[in-house]
Amino acid sequence: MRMVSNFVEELQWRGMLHDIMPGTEEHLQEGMHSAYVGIDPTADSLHIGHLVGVMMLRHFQRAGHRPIALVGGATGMIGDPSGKSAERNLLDETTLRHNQEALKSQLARFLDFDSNADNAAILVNNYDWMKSFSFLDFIRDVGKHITVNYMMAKDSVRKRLSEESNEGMSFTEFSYQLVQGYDFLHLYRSHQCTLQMGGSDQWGNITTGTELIRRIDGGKGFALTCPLITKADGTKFGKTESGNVWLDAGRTSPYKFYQYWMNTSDADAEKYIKIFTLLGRDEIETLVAEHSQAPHQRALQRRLAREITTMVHSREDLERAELASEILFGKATAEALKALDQATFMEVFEGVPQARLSREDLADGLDMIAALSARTGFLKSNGEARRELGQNAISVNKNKVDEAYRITADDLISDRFVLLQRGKKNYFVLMVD
RNA sequence: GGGGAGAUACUCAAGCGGCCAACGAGGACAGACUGUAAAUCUGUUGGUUUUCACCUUCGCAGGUUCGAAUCCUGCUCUCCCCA
Repeated sequence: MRMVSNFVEELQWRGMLHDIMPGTEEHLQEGMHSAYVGIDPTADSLHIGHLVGVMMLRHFQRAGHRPIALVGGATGMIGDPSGKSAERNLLDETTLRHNQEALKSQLARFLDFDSNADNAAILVNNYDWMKSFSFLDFIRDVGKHITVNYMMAKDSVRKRLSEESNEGMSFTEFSYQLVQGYDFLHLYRSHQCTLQMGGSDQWGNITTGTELIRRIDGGKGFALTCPLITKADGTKFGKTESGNVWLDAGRTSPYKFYQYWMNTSDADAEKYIKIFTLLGRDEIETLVAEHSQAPHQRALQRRLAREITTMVHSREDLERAELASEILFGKATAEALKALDQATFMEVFEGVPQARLSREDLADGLDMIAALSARTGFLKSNGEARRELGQNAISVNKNKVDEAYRITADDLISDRFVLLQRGKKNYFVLMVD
């Protein structure tokens, strides 16, 4: 069987290749193989930090191979010491199963689980084969083959044992790499899985797996890692002030999701569009050229945000997010705002802090100090309200106002809302009951 | 156990009897500029107040004084040096 495309080459030009075990590329050229990526089921949704691994699996499947998503039910109960400075919280089984189901439905947007193709994706959970593994069996059948010296040499372990770490490391955490390593061996046996992929911080854990395969079964496992995703400004990828950027619409609204990508810096956008979209090389090069001609158009960011939002959510969600963005950041005027119906308005301003007013409050016109502070709590004090008004920072329904302005029933959008704004980005909604 | 230094607003850090809601720097917020960016410039950064003024705040509790972040007493905590 001829491979559709060269997987390794694909990852390489996309900047998704960090480290690769010698011989991996040749091995994959031989024909269809299986590879897996581990995902911690710590929540019932993926966040965008998981996306790199998922995209690796996706490319793998597109290249004609079989991707395996491994839900780390067992390993999630232990906690990977890599990059962690302290022990992890443990999960109970009910939560674990719930999370697994949720993750699978999200993964299905990226991977083909259902088709009859012989490279259909598979989802496995290492809890299923680890739960009945007795401690004695484990240390006899697995632990026997790996020396503590070997385990101690791993970066993840060394760091925790070094001077800087005052946390100490439990035996549980220490065993983590063995459990993860055994996963690889298990999949090697049960699914002929010969490759494990992951972030570059996983290299140590992955090689423990290949080592087990070599020592116990005399087989050959391969390893491939991608660079950890960084941001040009040094802040953590996938985080906002309000926490992780989740794929689940209930946790991170499609609008916020879209905005996260839209706000990436120029340098990062070029990197991300290669990693997180399936756009081809030529198309990306054209986009990059376009972007450098007219960076203010943000063509890269826009395309990036569109592609990912559509992939993760839907075309309709994307359209709503774009509409919302247009209203919030575009040239939208009071007229455009007032044209919104109630449902759309709520959608656009979902998550924006709000206060309720009664209709009587507006009867004689509500003065700005009351609207900003005393009656609503938008600003901390009347003094602050005065200052901001004096600085020309306050808008009502997108129009700058001064202290003399009074809000009346005429300002209501779809007879219900008034949009207050401090500066460009701080919104507050008044709801009239 | 002995000796010394210190505790000031989000952070660092001045002030050492009235001119102190408290210098300055960072941060944060806003305005101009801009690409929903970066840089830059400007303003704001305890509360009530148009202003004046008043109230609360300089580790905690008392005291001296017309008046205290500043002086005194006690307490709590931190750091350093010597045992």
